[in-house]
Amino acid sequence: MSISEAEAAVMDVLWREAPRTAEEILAEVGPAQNWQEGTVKSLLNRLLRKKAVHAERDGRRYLYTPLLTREQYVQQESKGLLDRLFGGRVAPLVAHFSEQRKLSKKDIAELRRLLQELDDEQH
Amino acid sequence: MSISEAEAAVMDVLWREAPRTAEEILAEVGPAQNWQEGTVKSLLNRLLRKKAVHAERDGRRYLYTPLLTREQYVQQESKGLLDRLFGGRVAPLVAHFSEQRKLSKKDIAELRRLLQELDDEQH
DNA sequence: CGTGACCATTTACGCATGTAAACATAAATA
DNA sequence: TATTTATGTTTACATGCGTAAATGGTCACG
Repeated sequence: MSISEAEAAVMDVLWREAPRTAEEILAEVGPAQNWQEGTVKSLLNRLLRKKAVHAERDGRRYLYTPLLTREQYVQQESKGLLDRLFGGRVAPLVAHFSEQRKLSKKDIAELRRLLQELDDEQH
Repeated sequence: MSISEAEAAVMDVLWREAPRTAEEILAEVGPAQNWQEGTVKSLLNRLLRKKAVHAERDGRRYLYTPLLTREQYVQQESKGLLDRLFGGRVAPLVAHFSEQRKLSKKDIAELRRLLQELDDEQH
């Protein structure tokens, strides 16, 4: 079971901080996405059904906590894209962005540092 | 207007070689995806409506040619993911795969070469 | 000329999604 | 206690997708 993009926007709020009430979630995601209450409630219910979040009663309301971690989600999504578009290999993906001139100075510096680290681990 | 995953599978055939007839496309994509004729025809029609392919009559049949290029598609898809999950920056994405130990020797070598190239362009 | 073969176009159908209204329920308050 | 308020649950509805069957048109052949 995978979660949709709208559902992921709700998860994002919970990944930043949890547990949260529906109201808090709405306050944080509503304006940006132009969603109203009902929309967020529906999304929360679908996430519950998919077991991506857990709800714990707290008086009249519920506190929602993520079960699916951001790491898991990012993993699924990016592996999916990588496999579909780049034969599962990372280098071609980076090459793609490079050709597209989408590598910032900062990206390049960080990549260099990353490779250095990998080198260091090596020995 | 974005094309779906099934539609992209059809495009893939056309990106490899074009123009092609529906029959040829079916022959190439059918077995792998377990699709029959009707399925491919429908997908082709949706691609036509989305102006992702062009069809040119050739006697009784049509020859299909891609209008949307693979580059454009890859661009959209990967930019989407990058923005949604990594704040639009490439380095965090690579770091993610690195943590996940999803960087092969070959990847690392290629990345190194790539950075080298960028260096060379620099001066 | 009628009929079948060959393609393409149209229609269908169940399921997910985005979006939300309607409904239910329980607590708070008049 | 009757009513309002707060919150969650159910239902809705249009659109897109995956998958394909039904229909339609046109050329070839009997």
